[in-house]
Amino acid sequence: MDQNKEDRLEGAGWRVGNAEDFLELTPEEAAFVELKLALAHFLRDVRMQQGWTQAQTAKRLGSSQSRFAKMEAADASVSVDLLVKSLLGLGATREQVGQVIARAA
Amino acid sequence: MDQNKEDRLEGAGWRVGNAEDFLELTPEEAAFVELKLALAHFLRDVRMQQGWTQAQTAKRLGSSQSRFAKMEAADASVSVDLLVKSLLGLGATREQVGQVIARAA
DNA sequence: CCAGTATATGTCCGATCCGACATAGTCGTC
DNA sequence: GACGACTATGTCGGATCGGACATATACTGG
Repeated sequence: MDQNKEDRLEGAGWRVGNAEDFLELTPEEAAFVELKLALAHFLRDVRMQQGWTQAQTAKRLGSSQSRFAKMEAADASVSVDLLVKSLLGLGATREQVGQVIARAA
Repeated sequence: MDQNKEDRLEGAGWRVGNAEDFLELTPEEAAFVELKLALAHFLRDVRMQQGWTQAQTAKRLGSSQSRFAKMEAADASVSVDLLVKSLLGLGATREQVGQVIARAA
């Protein structure tokens, strides 16, 4: 979000922040959820890149459509383990996973 | 391990391989355990860098010496979640974690 | 040797995770 | 606006994880 938009929103009575502020997370907790979100987003990218549905992809991984949806949503009930295993299972490399975590991509 | 040593060992009746061969892991499984080992190793590095004991470090993280030992050993009972959370809790950055995973460090 | 300190290993049980199912919402096409 | 294909959300039972404790092993200085 650019600065102008922030200003306009705040001027209109909104407070602009992030998950950290709103949920009062510690910096580590915030970093952790951001990291999870990055993996989840990448998982969606990988799937879409192949033109697959959630159901297809889940099956390929030995999971279910509902769980896969939660993975892509970075639901609280999905672990980083599951995200990483799923990405590797879909053919992503360790390097790619690392880059996504490091924010580089 | 360098090639010479491998040859000598194999000549002496040893088979040289890795966890993947021995435990018959799929490539993804192997990549996953290597990734875990890299994080565990980095965790030890971070701790030693500060000159802390396992007990001290564990306490700082709200955990126990025994569990921390298992973390450093990449024990089967520790998740990537725990490793990542612990690293972030000790002050490592998302970037560093990503680099370790990507093998860069 | 022994005491003290550090690290490793085994086990328990409460907490969390995950696959599965059901169901609800979304979007395009006819 | 009904249908079909896709995605999101709620819940449950079995599986795995994690902090704690006990105990074992490793190393060091006296």
